[in-house]
Amino acid sequence: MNKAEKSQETHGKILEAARALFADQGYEATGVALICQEAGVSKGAFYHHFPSKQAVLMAILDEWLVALRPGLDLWAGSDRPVPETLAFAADAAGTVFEGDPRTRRLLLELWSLASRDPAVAEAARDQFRVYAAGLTGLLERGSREGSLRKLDTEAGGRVLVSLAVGTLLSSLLDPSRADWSAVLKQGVAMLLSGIAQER
Amino acid sequence: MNKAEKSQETHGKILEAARALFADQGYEATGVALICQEAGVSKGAFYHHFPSKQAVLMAILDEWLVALRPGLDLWAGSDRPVPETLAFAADAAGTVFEGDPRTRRLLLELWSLASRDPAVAEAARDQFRVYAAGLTGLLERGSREGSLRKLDTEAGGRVLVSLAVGTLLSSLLDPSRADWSAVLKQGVAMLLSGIAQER
DNA sequence: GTTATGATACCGACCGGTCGGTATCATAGG
DNA sequence: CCTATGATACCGACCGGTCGGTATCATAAC
Repeated sequence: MNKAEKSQETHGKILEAARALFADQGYEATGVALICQEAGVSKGAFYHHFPSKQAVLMAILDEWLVALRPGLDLWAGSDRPVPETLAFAADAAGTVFEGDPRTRRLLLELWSLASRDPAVAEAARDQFRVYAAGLTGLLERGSREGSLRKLDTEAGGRVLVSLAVGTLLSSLLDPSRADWSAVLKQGVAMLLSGIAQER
Repeated sequence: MNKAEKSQETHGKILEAARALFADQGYEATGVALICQEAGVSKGAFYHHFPSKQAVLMAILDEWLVALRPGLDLWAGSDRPVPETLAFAADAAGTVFEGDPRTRRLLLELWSLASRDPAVAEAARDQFRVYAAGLTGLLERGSREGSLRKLDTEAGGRVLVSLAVGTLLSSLLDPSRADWSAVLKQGVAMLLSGIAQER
């Protein structure tokens, strides 16, 4: 094996181990020593490849951000009627709640870190904005095409993102209480049709 | 000063110092030693009054939960039309976004802790349920009185809470980007009237 | 009224352990 | 030979929590 290849493999092993451990125990609770042990790598190697523990976290975040785009394009680029697309997106997002809760917990811890650390905040913000922008675009299309009322699409995008992350948060704090993926779907449905009785 | 009074004052000073420091630096980042120093109290006194650092956090939470009820009764007990009450509640909740961001950050860290620690989770869950139950009750009244359509009021309460906490989360991660209190108001308004164009 | 007694409140040095990070050296690939 | 890579020993700071001891005060016996 080439020396460069070996190096890259070490790099990857660290990332992989960190991903698993962060998800399992959280970022703060996971020590660098444990990451090294799990990756089968020395501490020296760790600090050769990453300047700090936080740098590893940021690298993982970047991967997420990249991995996130295609799934987003799926419904942002859809040409079905917007209300239908929104319902579909809510459905797709709902599957997150059936996935690994460890990832969701890490996400939550990440947001908590972000509220104190500007560097992490920037990364987290990017994710939010990507989603909000995608949804705003969708709302604009609906507004143009007449399938949606005239509305503040900027705010609308943010409302949708907030609803989604709020539901995610709720699902973490009260996992057994309700079917949160259904709650999200309900929320979008209510948002579409309105809950007030017309007079 | 009485001995009992003195004791209670010490108790209070610890709580007060912890509140401020937790808000400032976060729970994990705040050491017991610092709390004691800021409270002008010895470490012995600290552990005389509280069995652990976490116990202090829980005490603070309990205070919040108690302080929260009256504000909730304000709109839960209102006899105005439900849509109007909801809009009012959104307005009232919006003031949170203009308040001290440190408290909101602590709230976020708390939720993060809750997702890993069952004891903290229980306390956080209680707060969520209080709100969700209050809103569900409100939706039921609206449904009964005819100001709202027939809807799943349980899910509706959760949707509203999720929207609120999601907006709060967004406001922490992207403070300068938007007027988040307006976003929340918009969200409730959209929920009431619906965003889909009727055919 | 005074003193003995026991409980409560409090003090602060100290503990074992963990942390992220660094300095130093070995070695193998180029 | 020499540099990229990685292994090991180690650092100082800090952590939550403990513990032996003391000061203070309410109560009750005398």
